[in-house]
Amino acid sequence: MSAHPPSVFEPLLAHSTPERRVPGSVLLRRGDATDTALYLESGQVIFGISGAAGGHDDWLEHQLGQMQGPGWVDPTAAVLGLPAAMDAVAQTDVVLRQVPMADFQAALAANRQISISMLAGVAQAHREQTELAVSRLSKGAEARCAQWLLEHAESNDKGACSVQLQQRKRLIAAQLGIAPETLSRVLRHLRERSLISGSGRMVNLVDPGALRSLAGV
Amino acid sequence: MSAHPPSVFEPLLAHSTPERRVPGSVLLRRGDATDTALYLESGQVIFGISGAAGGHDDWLEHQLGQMQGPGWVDPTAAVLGLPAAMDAVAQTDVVLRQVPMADFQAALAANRQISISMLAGVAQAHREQTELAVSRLSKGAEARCAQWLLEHAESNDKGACSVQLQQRKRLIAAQLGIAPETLSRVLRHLRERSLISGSGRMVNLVDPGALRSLAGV
DNA sequence: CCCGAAGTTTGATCTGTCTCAAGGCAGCCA
DNA sequence: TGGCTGCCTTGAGACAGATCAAACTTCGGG
Repeated sequence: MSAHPPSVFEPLLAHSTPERRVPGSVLLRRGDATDTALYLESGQVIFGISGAAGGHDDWLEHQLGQMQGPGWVDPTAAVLGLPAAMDAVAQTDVVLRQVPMADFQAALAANRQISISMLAGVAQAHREQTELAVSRLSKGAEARCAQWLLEHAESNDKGACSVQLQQRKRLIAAQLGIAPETLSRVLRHLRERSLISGSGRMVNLVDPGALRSLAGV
Repeated sequence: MSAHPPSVFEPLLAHSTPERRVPGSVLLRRGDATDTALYLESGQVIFGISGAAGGHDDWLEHQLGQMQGPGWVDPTAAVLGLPAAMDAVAQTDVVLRQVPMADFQAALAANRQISISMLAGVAQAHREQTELAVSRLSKGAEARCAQWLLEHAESNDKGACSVQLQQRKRLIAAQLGIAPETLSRVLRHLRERSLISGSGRMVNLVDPGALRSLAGV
């Protein structure tokens, strides 16, 4: 998340021990008291809110963001001393470190580089969340889906774009803030209109231009 | 927004001239290039996105947040050097100041107090936006409306709670992320169930307990 | 005191998305 | 190879909220 080399935070992290977690682990639950600042050294975690049952599910009903290590997990909680704002779930293997709040706050006050890096990180996260909110408010499911495809497409040798779905569709749907069934239907519809093709976990973007205008870039 | 006395930023603001704007003025439009950092000295501004027509309307279709001076307007834009993330509209008389980006960035890098205050401000804004997103995702119109009433209620001498609606209902609806008609219907429904009473711009909270449980506090 | 413009309420209808319930498909372990 | 177990897809139906159109308030100005 932060564009800085991780070295800025190294002194702060030196005292902590790395902890490993497997995909699906719940790192944070909305409302949890914050007594340590959580640093994600590597791996990917997704944020969101889980369904009514606070069960130990490994996926979130609505996704509100995601991050890639290295970076701080929910820095607003650590900076403001508030409880966790959202649930956080590991999506890959992750390794994280916990820094006592006192150390964290002290470092923030003492070290200019640290506070500036944190500022950049939080600003970036805030910006991403805003973009997400805007896109959910102003676009329908189809538009968001088209946008997702464009953002995840990789150009082939022949100039043909395509996406390899690496996650369960259920997760992609959560990312888009729609029900899995709706995602299915949207993809079918796009396929019927020949904007995309392919089956299984492979999607070819037949008509990127049309997708782009659909997404309302 | 920032909990600090405005004095921390005074040296930065000293060179700028205060500008006044009347309610309804558009301060920022999503996508605007950021060439100055915008500081709100006093007054209230609301953030959101306007309808498809980028017209010069004085209200926003969907509200994404609000702030009260003093504080920075859309600090992520200034910190990251990105275009404005949302529209911003003055809701009251406001006075604001513009600081050249170069000065702003320099101050950020040079002055520890400033970067820490900015961090707190951005974190706070991020947190508020998260709360908003969570509440919109997990609650229906009625629940959000009940919550709004509770948050804006003032206890009377007799222990009776009531709200004096000071804004146009249209604006309240936008704040709740619903259509004005829906707000009307929700209020009627609550009145029919005797959870609230009163007419015109006055609303009495007859049964705060029921409202609270409705809001799913 | 009446008029007109803007805000609000109401009813009818529409639409997009979720939910529920089957069915189809794919991978995996015996 | 055969079944088992999840995932994915499909269809039918339900529902919240948006939209449209019209009647109804409110309120300031002549």
